Amino acid sequence: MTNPNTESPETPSQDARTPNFLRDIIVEDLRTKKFGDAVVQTRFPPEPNGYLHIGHAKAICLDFGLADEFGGTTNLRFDDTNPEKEEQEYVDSIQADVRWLGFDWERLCYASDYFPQLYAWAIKLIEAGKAYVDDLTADEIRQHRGTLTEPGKNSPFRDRSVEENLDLFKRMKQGEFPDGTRVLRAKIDMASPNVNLRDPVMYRILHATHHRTGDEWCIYPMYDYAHGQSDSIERVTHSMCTLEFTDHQPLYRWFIENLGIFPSQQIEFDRLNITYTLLSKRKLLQLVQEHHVHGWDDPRMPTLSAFRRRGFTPEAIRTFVSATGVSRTNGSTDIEMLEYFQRDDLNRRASRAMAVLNPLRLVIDNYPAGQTEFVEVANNPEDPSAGTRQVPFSGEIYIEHDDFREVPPPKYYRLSPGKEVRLRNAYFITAQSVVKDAAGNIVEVHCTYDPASRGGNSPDGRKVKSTMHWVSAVHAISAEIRIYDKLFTKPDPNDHPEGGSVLDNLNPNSLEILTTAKLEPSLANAKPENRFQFERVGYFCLDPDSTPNNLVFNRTLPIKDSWAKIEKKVGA
RNA sequence: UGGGCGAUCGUCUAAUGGUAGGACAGUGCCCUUUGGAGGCACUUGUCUAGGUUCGAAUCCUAGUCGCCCAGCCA
Repeated sequence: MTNPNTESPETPSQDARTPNFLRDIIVEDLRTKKFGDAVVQTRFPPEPNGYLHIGHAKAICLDFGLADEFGGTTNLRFDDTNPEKEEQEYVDSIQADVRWLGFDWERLCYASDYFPQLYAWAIKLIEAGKAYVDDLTADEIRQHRGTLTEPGKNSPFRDRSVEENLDLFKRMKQGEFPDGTRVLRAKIDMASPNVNLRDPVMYRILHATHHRTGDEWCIYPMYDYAHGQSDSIERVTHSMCTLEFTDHQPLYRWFIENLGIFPSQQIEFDRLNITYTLLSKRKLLQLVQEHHVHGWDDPRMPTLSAFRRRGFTPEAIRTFVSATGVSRTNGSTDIEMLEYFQRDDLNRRASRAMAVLNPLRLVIDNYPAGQTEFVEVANNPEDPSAGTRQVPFSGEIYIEHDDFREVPPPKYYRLSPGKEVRLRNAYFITAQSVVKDAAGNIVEVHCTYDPASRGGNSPDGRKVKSTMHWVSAVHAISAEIRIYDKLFTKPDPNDHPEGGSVLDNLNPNSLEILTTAKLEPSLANAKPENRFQFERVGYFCLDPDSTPNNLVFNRTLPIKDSWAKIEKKVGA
């Protein structure tokens, strides 16, 4: 998982974990032997109704990380209690993404494995007079539930006999009734200030085909009736979930206590929010279905499969999640923080290459016509063990259009007429003249070079202000470059006017495709998901859409550009 | 206007009654064969009002603000 080229072990300071309240709870529970001699058992319980996103990465790191830290284990459990929204495709992608992030589960579980047990427990609750079949319609149930400020009313079916409830519930299971005609409810308290306790629905009738159990069942347990018991069956000690479930905790405990089963405990923490990033599975599904993006793994998406395709690394995502911490406040982390940890990781590990995205032809007039030579270039200046490679150089090269200005603005260090600069690892050159097309656009720059400066240094100790990347024109290969920008224009994508939607905040320029790029020839050997730093430009990785004749590179992130900042200031 | 949860630099997060610290972002300088990386320095914070205490970010009271809950979704 770690780069084999990295010999130095992680520094001790990186091992020093930031304290957090979840760890405190576990330490205390272990100290007081709250679960006897049981080890820490956690679970990561996604519903297979979409792809995992970076918000899930936080839950995964917490569930797996904390258990591992205390010598416990973690199950991957699919919370598959709603066949109408769930699919095998999602089950598969979730497993792949958890593994990619760097975690492996002790047991692979499904809430659907527990349907028979859950059913048996429902019978038990009915027999104890704690559950009843209700014939009210969904609308009527809502009306009886009352409001946030007013208590609810009992259903007229609330006091059915145990025998009648048993009979009706069994017939629900046997498929005698159509969808929506009856539900099984827990008999708790219709006047509770916590609306979750106003006789919550335990089972609904759903004649739907489940991705695992097929047509075996036509009644399905609700989340509240399935989750705590599933935890209990797996003897989960610490069931971590996000804050919005806090109000469900009394119900979670009610089922466990009334069933007298293993007392798993729910602990809530805050969700991850990131600026300019949408982290709602439902809304991400909408982006996919309505083709605002090209799929769940479109590199502009916040899904783990999109981050993978874009060139992000699991290491950086884990570091980010850990740096971001966990608490019970609702905030939003600046996306710059994620980008920082990704650049930091890639800077240390990514091979360098030279690529010119927006080429300008440069002719070296005093270079021997037709000559080619090879210059030696470090594969990664941050990592000498990465070695070197030979890069072809000749008298006609491409440089970045932005690297030449006929009239240089203040503080501009790059090439301009009469100015000397360094071509990285090659020679000093001095611009002499420009060639323009009929419209007055610069199409070619003519230079002279100093043969004594081979390798990039002049024997006389002459200094230059700038070093530029380049690609030899005859040796260059072409590629399609996909430049990604933020998918949304607002720090909070949900910040839209009344009646609007996140779609109003979609960035129309989130994808730009460049077809003119010229790359050094070694890049022809790149494999999908290989990651590079194109020097002075950014981090890139080969997209799976690539073919040998049509290379496609995704820009993971641009390199930090301090010139852009200076230019802005000088221009202002 | 019921119930629950929360509030510390611009952002995220530590400090568990005893020096308000770190990271990101920002600013300046140094260094640099990537205007990358790196180094150094700097700036900015305990929601408000009371109270308890030798001492309060931390405990108490009241207020203010924010988030969540009225699916046969999870």
